[in-house]
Amino acid sequence: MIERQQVGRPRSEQARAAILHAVDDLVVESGYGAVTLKGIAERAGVSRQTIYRWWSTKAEILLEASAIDARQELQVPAHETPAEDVVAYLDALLAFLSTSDAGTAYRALVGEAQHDAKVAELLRDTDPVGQSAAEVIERALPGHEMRLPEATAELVGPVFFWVLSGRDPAELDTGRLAAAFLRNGPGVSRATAARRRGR
Amino acid sequence: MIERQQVGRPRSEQARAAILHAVDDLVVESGYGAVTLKGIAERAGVSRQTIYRWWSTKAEILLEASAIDARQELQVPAHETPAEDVVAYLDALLAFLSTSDAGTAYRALVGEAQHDAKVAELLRDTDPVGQSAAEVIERALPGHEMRLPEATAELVGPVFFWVLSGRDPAELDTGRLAAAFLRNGPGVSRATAARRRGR
Amino acid sequence: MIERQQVGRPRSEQARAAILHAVDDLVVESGYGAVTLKGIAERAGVSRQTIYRWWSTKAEILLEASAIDARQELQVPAHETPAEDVVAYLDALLAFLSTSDAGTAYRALVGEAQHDAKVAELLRDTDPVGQSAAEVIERALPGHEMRLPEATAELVGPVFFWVLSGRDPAELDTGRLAAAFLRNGPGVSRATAARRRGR
Amino acid sequence: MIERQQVGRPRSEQARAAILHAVDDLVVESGYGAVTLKGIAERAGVSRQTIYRWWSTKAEILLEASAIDARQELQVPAHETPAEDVVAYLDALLAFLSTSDAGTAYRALVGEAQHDAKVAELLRDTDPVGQSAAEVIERALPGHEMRLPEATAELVGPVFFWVLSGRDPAELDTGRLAAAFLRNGPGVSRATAARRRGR
DNA sequence: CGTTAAACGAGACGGTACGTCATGTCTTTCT
DNA sequence: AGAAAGACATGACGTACCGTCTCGTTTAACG
Repeated sequence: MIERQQVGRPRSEQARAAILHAVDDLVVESGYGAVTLKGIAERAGVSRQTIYRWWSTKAEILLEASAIDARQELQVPAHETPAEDVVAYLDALLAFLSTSDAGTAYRALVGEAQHDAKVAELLRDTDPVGQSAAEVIERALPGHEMRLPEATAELVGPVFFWVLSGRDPAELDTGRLAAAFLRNGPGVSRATAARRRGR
Repeated sequence: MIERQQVGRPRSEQARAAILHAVDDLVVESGYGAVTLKGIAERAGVSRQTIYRWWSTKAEILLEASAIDARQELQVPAHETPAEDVVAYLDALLAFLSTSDAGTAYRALVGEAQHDAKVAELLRDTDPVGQSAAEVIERALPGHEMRLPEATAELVGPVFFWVLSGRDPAELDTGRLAAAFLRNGPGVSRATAARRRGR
Repeated sequence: MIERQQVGRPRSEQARAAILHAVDDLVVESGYGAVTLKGIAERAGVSRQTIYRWWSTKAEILLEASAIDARQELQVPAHETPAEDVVAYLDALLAFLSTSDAGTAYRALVGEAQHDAKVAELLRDTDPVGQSAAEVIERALPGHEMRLPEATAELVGPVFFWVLSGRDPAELDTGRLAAAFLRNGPGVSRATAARRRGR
Repeated sequence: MIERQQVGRPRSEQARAAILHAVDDLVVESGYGAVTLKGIAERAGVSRQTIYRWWSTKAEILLEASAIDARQELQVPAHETPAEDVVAYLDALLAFLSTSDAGTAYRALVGEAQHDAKVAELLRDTDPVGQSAAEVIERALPGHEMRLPEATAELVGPVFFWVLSGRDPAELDTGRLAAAFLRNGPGVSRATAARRRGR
C-alpha cells in the first residue's frame, strides 16, 4: 500500500529551529530552573501548542537541542600516545561538564533522570558521555582486557563525580587520573604494551 | 555571654519530626518530583507556614531528613585487608545510591544541585559520599601518596556514574573496581605497605 | 476605527455568567464578608485564574453582578401626581436598600468604598441610587429650582441613612419624607407649578 | 456578700491606652484596610493575646478608640437662631464624616456594619450621629411637631449620603440643606413660628 | 483554481503549587 | 493571674506554569 501523500500544511522547520534555539538560550542565560514551556514559546515566537505537538517533555526538547553539540564536544582527535589521548579526552569531558552549554543541559538531564524514569531512559539511549568514552578506550587501548562497561565507568566516573558533586573543575588534575586509569587499564604487562607501541 | 532564656512558645519537636518523616515517605513513595510543600504539610498534619518558618527550601528539608541515614549507611566496619575494606565500601555505596531511601534523596539533591546553586552549596557542605570515601581511604590505605580529593573521586566516581547514568546496579563488578583502585592507589610498593601494617 | 479581529480562544460567556451568579448567591447566602475568591471559583466551577483575568477586585465582580438588578429595582413607573411618584420611589429605594439582594450588594460596596478608594471610584461611576433619584426628580418636578446634587441628597439621604445606620425599615414613614421633600422642593409656588403642568 | 478581692496581676491601663492609640494612629496613617490585629499589637508593643483578652472584635476597639472624639466633634455650641444652629451642626457633621479621624473610623464601622450584624448592633447602641442630631433638633426647634426619628434622618441623611457615596464635601451647600430642613421642619405655620421667636 | 486538511499564532480555560499574610489559639517564661 | 513572646493550624491571597481547548489564519497537496 502506498503511503498517503502528506496532506495539509507541513511542519514548519523554522518553528522547530526557533524552539531548539530558544531552549538553548534559556538554559544558558537563566539556568535550567528558569526554562519554562511558556518561556520557550514566547522566546521562540511560537504557540505553546506547537511545542506540545512535537515533543512531550521539556527533557526531550533539551536533549534534542544539546545532543549534537554534546557529541561534537566530546569528540577528541587521536593523539600519538594513549596517555595523551586519554588526558585530552578527560580534559574535553571536564570542559564539557563544567563549562559548555551542552554540558549544562546534560547535567540538567542527568538531574531530571534521578526522579523521572522517562528522562532516564531517554538519556540511556543517547548517552553521549558513555559512547565517547568507549570510543576513546577502544582507540587508545586496543587489545585491553577490561570489561568495557566498567572501564568506561572508571574512566569517566571520577570527572563526572567531581563536577556533579560541585567540586571546583580547576582543581582537578586530569593527568593523574589518566595515569591511574592507564596503569591498571591495559590489563597487559607494561613491557608488552611498550613493545607494541615501540615497533 | 549568657544565652537569653527562651521566650515564647518553644518549637514543636513533634512537628519537626512529622515533617521530616513526611518528606522521607513522600520521596520514597512518589519520587522527588511529586514532593510538594503542600503535600508535606498535609501528610505531616502541619501548617505550611510552620515549614517555611524553619526551612527555606525543599532541598534543605530533604537533606536534613536523609543526612543521618546517609552517614550511617555509608559507615562500613573495618575489615582485615584493604581489599575487603574497599569492596565492602563500594558495595555499601552502590546499595546506598541505587536502593536506599536516603540514597534516593541524595540523588534527588544532586539532581537539584545541577540547576540550583543553593542546593549545590548545601550539598558540598554535607557531602556524605565524599566524607565516607575519604575515611575509608585513610583507614584502608594509611601512608598512601595520593592527593585525597582525586583519590576520593577515583574511588567513588565509577559507582556514582554507574548509578546516576541509569546503568543496572546488578551488573556492576565492585570487586574489579576495588582491585583497580588498589593497584594504583597506594603509591608505595606492596611490600612496604605490608611491612608497615605488620608492626 | 475597525475593531481588531478576535484572535485566540474567545472568552467563555458561560464562565462569566457562572461567576456573576455565584457571587450573587454567595452574597445573599452568607453575606459579603464570607465572599471569597476561592469560594466564587468553586461555586462557579471555574478556575481562580479566570476570575483574575477579567476582574481585579471582588468589588468589581459584585458591582457587575448587581448593577443591572439595581437599576431595574430603582426604576419606578410614572405616577399621576408628584407626591405619588416620590412616595413610590422612596418605597422602592427602601425596599432595595433593606431587602433586595442587589441592595445587599450595594450596601456592601458602599461599605467597602469607605476604606478602599478604588471601590469608591467604581461606585461613583455607576451610582444607581443617585441616578435613579435624579431621574425621579426631573420627572416629578419639572422646572424646579433646586440644585440637582443637593436635591438628590435630600431625597435619598434620609432613607439611605435610615437603613445604613441599622434602623428598622418597617418603622420609616416614607409618606412624611416625601411630603417634606415636596414642600420645599419645587422652589416655586404651588400655583405656578400647577399651572405649568396644566398646559 | 463581699466582692472577691481581685487576685493576680491587674489589667494594665498602660497597655489599654497603647492599644487604643495604636488603632487611632493606624487608621489615620494607613486607612482602615491596613488595620490589622498583628499591626496593632506590634505598634502598641503589646502581645496579641492581650488584645483578645479585652476586646473580641476589631470593630469594638475602633469604636472605643473613636467614640469620645466623635461625641466631642459633633457637640456644637448653641447659636442665636435655629438657622445658625442647624448650619453649624451640619458643618460639624460634614467635617466629622469627611475629614476627621474619628469620622474615618465611624465610616469604617458603618461599612463593616453592612455585613456584620454584631458591628451593626454595636453601632446602633452608640450612634453618635443620631444622638447629636436629636440633641440639636430638640434645642433648636423646641415644640416642633415632627417624629424625632424621621426628623433625625431628614437632618442627617443628606450629608451622610453625600459623604458615604463619595461625593466631594467641598461642593455641598449646607446652608441650603439647613434652610430646607427648617422650612418644613417646625410643623407649625411660619407665622406662628415667627411670632414665637419674635416675642 | 477551488477544496481539503493539517500546522500554526493566539490566548482563554480548569488545575495545582507557590510563598505570603492575617487570624485566633496555644504554650512558654517573666512579672 | 496578667503580660510579652512567639509557635502553631487554618485558610485566603495573588501569581506562575501546566497541559488542554477553542478560535481564525496560513500553507500545502489534491481534485
